[in-house]
Amino acid sequence: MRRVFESLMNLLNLIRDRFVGPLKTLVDDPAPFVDMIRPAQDAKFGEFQANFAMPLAKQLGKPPREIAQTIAQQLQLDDICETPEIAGPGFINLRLKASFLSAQIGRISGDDRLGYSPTSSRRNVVVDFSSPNVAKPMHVGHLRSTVIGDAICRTLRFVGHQVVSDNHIGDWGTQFGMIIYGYRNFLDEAAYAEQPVAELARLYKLVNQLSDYHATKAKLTTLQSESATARTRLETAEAQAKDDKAKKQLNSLRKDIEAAEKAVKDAIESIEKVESSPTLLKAAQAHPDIARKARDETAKLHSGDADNNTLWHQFIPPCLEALNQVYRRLGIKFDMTLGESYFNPMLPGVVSSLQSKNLAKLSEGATCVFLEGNAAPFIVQKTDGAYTYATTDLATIQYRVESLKADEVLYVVDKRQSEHFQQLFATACLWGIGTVRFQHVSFGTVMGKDGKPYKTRSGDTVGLESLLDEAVSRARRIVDENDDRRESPLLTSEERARVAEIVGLGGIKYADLHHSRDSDYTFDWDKMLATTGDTATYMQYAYARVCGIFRKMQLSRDSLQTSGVTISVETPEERRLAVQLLMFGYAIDSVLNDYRPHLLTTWLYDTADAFSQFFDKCSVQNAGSEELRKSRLVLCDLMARAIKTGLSLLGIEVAEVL
RNA sequence: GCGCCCGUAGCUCAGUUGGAUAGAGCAACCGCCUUCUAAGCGGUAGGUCAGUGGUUCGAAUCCACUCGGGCGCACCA
Repeated sequence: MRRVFESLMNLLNLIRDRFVGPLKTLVDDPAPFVDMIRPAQDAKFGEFQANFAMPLAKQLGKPPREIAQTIAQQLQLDDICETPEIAGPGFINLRLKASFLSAQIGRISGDDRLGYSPTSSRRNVVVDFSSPNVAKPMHVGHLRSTVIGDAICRTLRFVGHQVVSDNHIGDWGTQFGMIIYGYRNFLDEAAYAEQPVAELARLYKLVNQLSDYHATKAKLTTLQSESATARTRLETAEAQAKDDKAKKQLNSLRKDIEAAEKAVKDAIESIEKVESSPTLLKAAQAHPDIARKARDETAKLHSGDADNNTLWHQFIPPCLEALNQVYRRLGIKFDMTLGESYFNPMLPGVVSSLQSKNLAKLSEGATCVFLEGNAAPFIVQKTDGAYTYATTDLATIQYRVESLKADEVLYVVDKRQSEHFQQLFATACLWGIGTVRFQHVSFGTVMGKDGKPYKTRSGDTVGLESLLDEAVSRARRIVDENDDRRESPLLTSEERARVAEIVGLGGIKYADLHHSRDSDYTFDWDKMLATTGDTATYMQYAYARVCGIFRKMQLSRDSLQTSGVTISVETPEERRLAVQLLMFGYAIDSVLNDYRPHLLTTWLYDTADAFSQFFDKCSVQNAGSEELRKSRLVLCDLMARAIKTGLSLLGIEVAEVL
């Protein structure tokens, strides 16, 4: 019994442990076979199933059902499960005993952690996420990194790991040259005094647009001739196309044309944008070599120019404050915000160290690390002497390993940068950084309903703040509607605003987190704030319904007597809810196995779903006996804790009344 | 040209790394509020898992090829 108590944290592991002994009588290494014990695919098979008998049959040359039988006979599981059943070709099906469920629910009742005790194998994990560029407003693209990274940090901390969340902001890049140039040439002083960040963003955008204008204009005829060439090539190819191979080439040529023509169209559009505005055109003509001059400003900044550094120090604080405003609203905290600038002094040392170890060498004027299997080199210093983000990232790794003593470093970054990270990790290993575990926790692009990266109608990226405002105002409408429908509304205006914030932000975060992170995901307002289905609201609603039960019965959840109550798991709904609650530890462990928060959303949805059925079928107020009512109250309370805790690991809040 | 990823229901997505009859939400249709929040519950319908071949007791999952789509690829981060 003691054993059950200690290792219940992850119910599956508890069961797996019991198979080790019996399996050892048949094989030397039971580990791979133990892994083949899984949650059952279908409730009719019980809660767990063991799938190892079939592959083992081949290895041992015995019928699988016989092997299953042999193992089943040796199993000592009767404190947990009913007698194992052998089914189909040789599956072992396990069904949890009602007495076990009842006892375990009783044991963890009233516990916000649902019986999950902190790990004894604590790791020191640095999580690098969000990483916006300073002085460029955050947009929808930053949302995924921020939300996923935060969820991972929270879950790691919950399990008991030492976590350092680090916002590796872009505060040193080429955009600062543009801003400095803009500041010197186009500053609107009144606007800067009023809203410095907005004005800096405007300057950045302006300088960028003008640089672009000149570059595009210079490039336009080339683009046009490339487009024309592509068309000619297609026509000749079309005339000659005979076999399938040629046909395939035609297709790829057609795609080339499409791309070339789009490039021309985009170029013309961006030129038009400038030329259609007299002010912009005048500015463009007055600053013909704006791009080079902006680059010069960056170089001056990096080489220690006093004036530019003064400006930089002046720009940074309001920009950081603007970022923090967004993070505060999202409920996200960083342990440190060490931007690229922080690592600037270390960059020469990184390069010379790589050179001294014969890892980096000069190629076409740039200092590069060549890696096996990679066509492109990893450039650590450009021909003009400037360092790249590769260099910064290496310096950052060194800092995280040496100063932060990291065992593991996670990078929550767009999957399009996977080659960079593959090269970075490979270089770091060659460099001799030690036994740190690196992982690029990659994620896909946020798409619009049109299947293209999410943009506003005018083609701009969507600002993060307006996105949050939109979510909250949509949520407010729903909250208003719902509360107005009641005979006597339960919420004051201030409470409605608070609930709208919780529901709106929760909806946005949940929508993102419930997709597996690798895939691109389609941003859809109607879905994330729908009043039906698999949304944050569904869980929040389930939570509020529990609160409603206690409110109606004039009981307080805080003073609920949870110990000494016998938990009933007689009805299918009670049973399912109990099983779900006990699977919490497994869900948490699955999330951290490969940093996939969506496995937690799945568990949350299943749990809320189990509760909804329970709510429908198992009345608390009208339970047949006082004993049963107590049992159900404890289940309700535990389910509310489960939802609150689970959502909190995703950075999502709950409300007593919805 | 080289490399990586993807293709599952009308739509949006899962599918626990090779297991039993491929699942959920939305949309559609049918039912359920005098009892704890109907933002809910129950049910029906919906599939050539892009295609072909292979590996084996067993494949959406692994391998090969084909078709279709996306994304990277020396001095931007």
